[in-house]
Amino acid sequence: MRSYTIPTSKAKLKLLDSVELLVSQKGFDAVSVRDVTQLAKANVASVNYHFGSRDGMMALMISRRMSPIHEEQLKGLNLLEKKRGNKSLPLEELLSALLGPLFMKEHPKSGSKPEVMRQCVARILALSVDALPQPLQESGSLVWSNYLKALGKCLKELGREELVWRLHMVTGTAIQTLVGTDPIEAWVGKIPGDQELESRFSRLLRLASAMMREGGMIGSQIEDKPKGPQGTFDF
Amino acid sequence: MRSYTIPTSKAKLKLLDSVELLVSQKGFDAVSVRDVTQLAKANVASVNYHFGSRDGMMALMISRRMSPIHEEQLKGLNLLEKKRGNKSLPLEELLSALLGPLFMKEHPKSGSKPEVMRQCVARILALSVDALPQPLQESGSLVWSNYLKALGKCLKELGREELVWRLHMVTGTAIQTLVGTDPIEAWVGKIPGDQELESRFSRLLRLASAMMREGGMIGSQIEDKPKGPQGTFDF
DNA sequence: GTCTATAAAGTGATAGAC
DNA sequence: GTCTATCACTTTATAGAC
Repeated sequence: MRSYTIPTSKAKLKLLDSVELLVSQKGFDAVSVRDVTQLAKANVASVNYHFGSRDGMMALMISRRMSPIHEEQLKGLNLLEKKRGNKSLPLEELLSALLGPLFMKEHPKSGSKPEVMRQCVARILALSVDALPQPLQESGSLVWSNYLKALGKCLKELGREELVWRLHMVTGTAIQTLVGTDPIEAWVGKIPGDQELESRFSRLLRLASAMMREGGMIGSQIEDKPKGPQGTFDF
Repeated sequence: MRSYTIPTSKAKLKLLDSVELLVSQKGFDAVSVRDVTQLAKANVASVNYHFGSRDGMMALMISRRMSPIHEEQLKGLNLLEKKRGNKSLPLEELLSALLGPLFMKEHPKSGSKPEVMRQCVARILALSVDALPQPLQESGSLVWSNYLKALGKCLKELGREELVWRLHMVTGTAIQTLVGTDPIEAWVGKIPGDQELESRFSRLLRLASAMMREGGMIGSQIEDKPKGPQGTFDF
């Protein structure tokens, strides 16, 4: 595993933590340089001085949050393969190695709170590959190909297309787990266990496993087809 | 079922279709009034003339797309309950009634293409309740409470908290289905069946059912806990 | 490295002619 | 209803003093 050692200045860190907090709350497009510098109590020029541009700042924020996750995901898979040899790995352990790193509680070079990190990771997972910094595009590609290969071995009855789709769906459940139920609290009320990270992660593992394993096969669908609205609507 | 009859002008329609297309591509925050009027070949003032403000335009666009869906979801549930009486309804039929309307192919008062509609619905589903227009907040609340009640009857072993979470996760898989695999195409290559709507919807039903039904119970989790990165990272 | 001032372009909204 | 011109403000980025 690589380990970086280039130090990062306190001012840079504070800017990155600030932009991460704001992005976690409002999304990438709704955060301005001025929002960030104001929160970080820095001057407006500091962003361009330290990162070159707004985009440079965003890219660095995304990278520092996501690249340790990719590293952990790859390391975890390697560990499993060394331990178990070339045999088919248990589905639950594969999913745990893939999804666990998304819920990191600490990050050596960041002062962001865990819940801010999670919201931010959720927003990053929802981005298109093209929107990611180049190095992340490459490590992400490795993560997908390696896990697809490993999952293919333990779910032999699924074709590659179905496998990709199911993993895509698992990503969707991971995002919802990271985001939590706050966005729908007005509809469903306060959910007691919402904050407890362990139960949220174990639920994600349960549901993701069920989806990957018990998702049925192509051809087993219901007869009912999606129906459009019957009436006439206006607004 | 209510049926609206107030006519909407051609110019308004074109603006709504334009903003929907742009939002589906770039997200709500990245679309400006000028982007919209340029695409619609209208003048900049038309948005404020027709909708009062940018927010008014967004709210109307969201409402015209989402309110027929909510109506269909409620109507579908009522139909099931009338057909089956007060008994517990089959899970697959419930999920079909809930998720089917998200995949409407046509809309009487919109020229948007189905794939644009789907991308837009996905973005709306990812919004927080507070960001929705007031009428949608109310109809959405009805959808959630009614389906939670019906699902609770056919999945009696699950508590309300677990039920809410699983439905929240199902929303995540629905979003991913609506979005499709384009955002990760650079990682997984072109997925052949991606465009065929029927197979996508039936897959969603299969996986959502598996998740709701076979998601295991609290306490059945794996021992492995999420691990943070071990090394030191920098950037 | 920090900070102010300012440039250059873009933003939502409005007044008023047609 | 349409359209131009314009206002007041915000945006990113940069130049240059300290």
